[in-house]
Amino acid sequence: MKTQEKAAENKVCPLEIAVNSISGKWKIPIVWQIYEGKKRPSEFLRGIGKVDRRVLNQQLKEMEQDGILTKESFNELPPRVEYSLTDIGKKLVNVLWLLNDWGKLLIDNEKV
Amino acid sequence: MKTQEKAAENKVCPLEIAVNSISGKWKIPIVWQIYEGKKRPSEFLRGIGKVDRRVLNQQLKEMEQDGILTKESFNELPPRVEYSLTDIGKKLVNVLWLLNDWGKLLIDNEKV
DNA sequence: TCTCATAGGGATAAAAAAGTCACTATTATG
DNA sequence: CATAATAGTGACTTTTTTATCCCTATGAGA
Repeated sequence: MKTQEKAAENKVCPLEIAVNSISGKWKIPIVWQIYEGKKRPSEFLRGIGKVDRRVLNQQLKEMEQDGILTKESFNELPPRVEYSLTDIGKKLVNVLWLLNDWGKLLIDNEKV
Repeated sequence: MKTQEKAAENKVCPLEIAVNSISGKWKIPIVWQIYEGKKRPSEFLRGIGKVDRRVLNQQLKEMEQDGILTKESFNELPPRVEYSLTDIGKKLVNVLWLLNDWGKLLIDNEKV
């Protein structure tokens, strides 16, 4: 579901908006991939494990609608499309590093 | 799904672990509630919108298994149960504040 | 001509998550 | 005696999310 839609339903909680916007199954892998720079859909397909085009497109579309990614379509043949992080997307990544650090704590904790 | 299970499937990515552990529909509301201190299930039910006991229990259980919450059961009648944040849970909350700030940016951005 | 690469989507199936309802058990209170 | 409050779960339905399959279209190269 699109983040704005969820925002409209409930009262708007920024944290829920944030979490929803990164909750899709392939969104974190997408972020890892795109952090290096622009990426074409086919590159995502090769870079991420067994994602299906269809599903990848859905997640990319949501992230685009949420303002995390930008999509550029070039009128070429074969067609070319490139995604990149928006400014807000880049700021998100900074927070994700911290969340990643916390995830490490969680993992270490489970080993005990 | 329990976080450890997901961790077992894929390669272990701390960030995915982290995001999964907060992705349940009622987990963020649970965090808001419990941040004030210990909370009984009935208090969550009253404090959070229309959650069902059943679903609330599921989410609490997952968060407990993930090491975010601790559960104490008192052998009383009527029965008393209290949840509280673990140390790791408290550290999570610190990161969530930042994610909350980012969520605000996202919301402001959508208004434009 | 056939195949591959490119990007995309409709129709549908499968899986996962969330929600509903009914029941357990005990004590205090009206 | 009936009702409310406490915590919990089995069986089931609904909703949401992911996945699968097959189609569109175009140009390059074997």
